[in-house]
Amino acid sequence: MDEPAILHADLDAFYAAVAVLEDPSLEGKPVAVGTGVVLSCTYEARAFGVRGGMRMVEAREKCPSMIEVDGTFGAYPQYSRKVFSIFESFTPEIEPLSIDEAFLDVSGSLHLFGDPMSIANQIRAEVRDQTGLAVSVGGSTRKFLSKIASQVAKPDGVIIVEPGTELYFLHPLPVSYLWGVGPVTKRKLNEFGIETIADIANTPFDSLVVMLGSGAASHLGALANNQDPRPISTTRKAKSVGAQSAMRSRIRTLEELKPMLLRLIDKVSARLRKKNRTARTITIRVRFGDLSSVTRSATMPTPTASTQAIADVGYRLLAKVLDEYPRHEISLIGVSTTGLSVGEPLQLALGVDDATTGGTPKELEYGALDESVDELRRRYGRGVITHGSDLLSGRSTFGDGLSEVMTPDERLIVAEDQGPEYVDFEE
DNA sequence: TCTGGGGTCCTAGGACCC
DNA sequence: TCTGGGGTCCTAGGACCC
Repeated sequence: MDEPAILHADLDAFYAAVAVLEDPSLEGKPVAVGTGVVLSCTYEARAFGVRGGMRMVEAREKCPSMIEVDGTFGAYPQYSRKVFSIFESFTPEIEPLSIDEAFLDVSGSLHLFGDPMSIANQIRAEVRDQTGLAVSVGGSTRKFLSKIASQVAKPDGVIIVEPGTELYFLHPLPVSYLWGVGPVTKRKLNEFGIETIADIANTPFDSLVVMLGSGAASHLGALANNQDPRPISTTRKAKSVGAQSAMRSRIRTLEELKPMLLRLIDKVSARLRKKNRTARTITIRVRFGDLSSVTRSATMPTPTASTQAIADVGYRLLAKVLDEYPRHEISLIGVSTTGLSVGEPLQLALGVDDATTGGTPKELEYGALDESVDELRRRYGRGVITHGSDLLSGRSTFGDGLSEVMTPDERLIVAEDQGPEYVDFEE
């Protein structure tokens, strides 16, 4: 049986590189992209000791001349799509891992484009020519090994591990290069004197089980011996959709948290509908002032993408946490939906509320959300907005997806039995 | 050493069913 | 009534990744 030829392509300092391309005056300067935390930074910033994941405050101390760029907006997705379309010109067998990296199975492309080293170099040249970005490539017959090779090849390099030489390449490396070895596992291994991947390969399996448990032991034991049978998966679908938000001011009450939770749920359910998915399990995460956190989850009998349905469950779960942990400061709340299945997207009805009374909607508009909102604006001008309604269930909603299309000077009115309630989407 | 937001995967206990 | 085995689903937490 032929061994596969697998490449791992990983863009170098992706966000920072795009920021520089979009603003050439940043060229050659220390740049960090991110808000609060460094998402990505240029190699000039790295020279000062700045690293991804570092707090902005700390990065600023290390490199006072550093230029900070917001990572929320920008041309990042366009660059990513362009790069992936170059990948696709070499093979259809692509497994995206994130916005800036992917596995490519080029086994079927060898007769067209040459050996893996040649393909890697062609990809690197085309990405460079067409986007200006540097991409590092690792290659081998195993996914995990190709990923390690691309890490070692960085920046702007390529390493192909030839069949038969895998263990010579792999074994001298520190254990932290293995997928699944983070700070905790690294510390555990180091405590037993295990520093390199060779040390793992030379440790009896039973001993690994004692150190790490059976799951992690068999995983890492296999990788250390170059065993990784996982094929490229081109059809992976998201298994969860979530959103979270950290807070600076320490909040404690359900009333204060309600608008935030609503906005998060609105965002999540809108994304579910966009992907044409529904979710069965809702998980609420609350992080406290001391950074400890808890989760509470509930599974519904039938899956949904309705803001209202998810909000009903979300409120209950959040109230439960606040009940269990009274008077705790809260520094973050998050919503995650799992148990996803393919579902019909909800249709929306939007209407204009009377600006002052918040009475029942005067008119209803059906159809795509953006067009409806635009139509309402044309007719009634900006200002107080709309009211959402879920046509499938016939229930009033909290404004499915509205936060995405509303401007800051518009307010959402949520009509409840007792009367209108004003929800402010501004911070 | 805890500062963001989006994810995946694993473990372990309890409820429940046969 | 309790004891046994096997399986699935749900919940909560944790490690890890980008």
